[in-house]
Amino acid sequence: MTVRHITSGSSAGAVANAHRTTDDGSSRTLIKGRQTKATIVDAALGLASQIGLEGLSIGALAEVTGMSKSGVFAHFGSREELQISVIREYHDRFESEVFYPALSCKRGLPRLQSLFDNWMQRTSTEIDSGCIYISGAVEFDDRPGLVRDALASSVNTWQNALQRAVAQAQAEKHLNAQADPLQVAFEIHGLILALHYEARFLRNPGAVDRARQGFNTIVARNQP
Amino acid sequence: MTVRHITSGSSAGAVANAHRTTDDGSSRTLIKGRQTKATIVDAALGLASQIGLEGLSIGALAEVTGMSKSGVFAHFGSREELQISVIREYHDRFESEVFYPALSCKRGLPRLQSLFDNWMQRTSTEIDSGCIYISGAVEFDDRPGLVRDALASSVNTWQNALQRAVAQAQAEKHLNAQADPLQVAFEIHGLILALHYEARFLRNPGAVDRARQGFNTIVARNQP
DNA sequence: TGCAAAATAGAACGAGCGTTCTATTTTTTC
DNA sequence: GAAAAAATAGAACGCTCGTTCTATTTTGCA
Repeated sequence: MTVRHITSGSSAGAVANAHRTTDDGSSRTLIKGRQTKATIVDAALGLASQIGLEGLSIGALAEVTGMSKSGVFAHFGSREELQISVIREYHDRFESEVFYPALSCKRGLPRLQSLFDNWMQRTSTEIDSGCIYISGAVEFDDRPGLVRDALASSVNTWQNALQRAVAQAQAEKHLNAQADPLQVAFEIHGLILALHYEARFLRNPGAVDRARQGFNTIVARNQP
Repeated sequence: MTVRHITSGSSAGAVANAHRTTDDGSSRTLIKGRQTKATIVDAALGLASQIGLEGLSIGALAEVTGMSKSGVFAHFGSREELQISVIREYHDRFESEVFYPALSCKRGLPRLQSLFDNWMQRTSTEIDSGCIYISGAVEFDDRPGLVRDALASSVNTWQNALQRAVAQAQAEKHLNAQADPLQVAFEIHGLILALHYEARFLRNPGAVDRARQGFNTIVARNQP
């Protein structure tokens, strides 16, 4: 069986884009533009992580990258499209830092444990930089549109992967078959959110240990 | 023993305010201004709940209340002071909806259960309106200043109250004495955060039930 | 090397922001 | 009811924002 991508794979096409932006998909065209765009998106992700997707401004981005506002703008055609590009980039990095490495662990509890460890590792880093899955949820929970859709889609993809890992741990008889994977995933999600909240906002040390202990308790309770 | 206020009681004085704003504290002065200010703060809390403390704009507030921008502004002297007023108002409401009612329940597990029930009740309402303790944490986790301080202070006050309730439940031998109140409070906080995230942002029904079940599990696990 | 296409710069726009200043109206006090 | 104090309005400010338009430079390909 080939490696299954956690993305739903439907990122292509989407909506016809009236505004003519720099080439985005087809790979046989000019490369300079793509390089620059990647640089911009990288800087934008750094900025958005700290001050949020809504705080992201094209002017600040131009200053950081040493370009003109219109030069930056032309790569996206709208601020909305810039934000969506940032979300896609974050999705890819999350995938390659949290999801893929866990695939090398044995299906079942080992893989679930690895997913959690990687997620914790990433969240620990984000105590300094911020997490746009968390800040974005707050910024767009009441604002319909393409940005919200992209964000929710990415989060859902990851949640499904996590729930699948729990179910697999049950199938491998590493976890009690009576447990509800949705409930377990919900509680794990809560631990990560509490960690982010208490460590990043309240600056409480020890939050990392508490999240870890919470996970251990969940696993222990659902032992077969 | 008199009722102990959950606030640390140090809200008075604070910082000398150079700008002359509408009278705030001394109660023997004009009343019209205070009424209007209360109306504005009420509207501001409604607005901030939906679009966040940072999204709060004096122009929008003036439109909602039917006043002029400068008329609204004069009551606070700065946008920052307006945001702090909103936080204070939220603190008071949270206190009177979640904390005080629970005091009528017996000390120990009944009171802890009541605190959680009231908190859940409030959070369920906030699935529609939003919670500024959650959105504010994301908006100000990297932005030092008086607003962040006021927010963190309020949240800490509430967390302390929750931890105290857990400790009391242990003292009353309703919960295992070995449990760490900080750990229990952390996990409960995670449940509320996950509820808010999944219900408000992802629009997942059933999140309320999962938070409840999570709480029941925590209580059951820590039975003496 | 030359030419078309793409990338970038620069200036300008209209709008909204918080804030300030100066009247004017309303409210309280004597 | 008059005087003082407070509340409110209205216009204007400097700033930043996303976006548009028009040149100009850079790039990739024949």
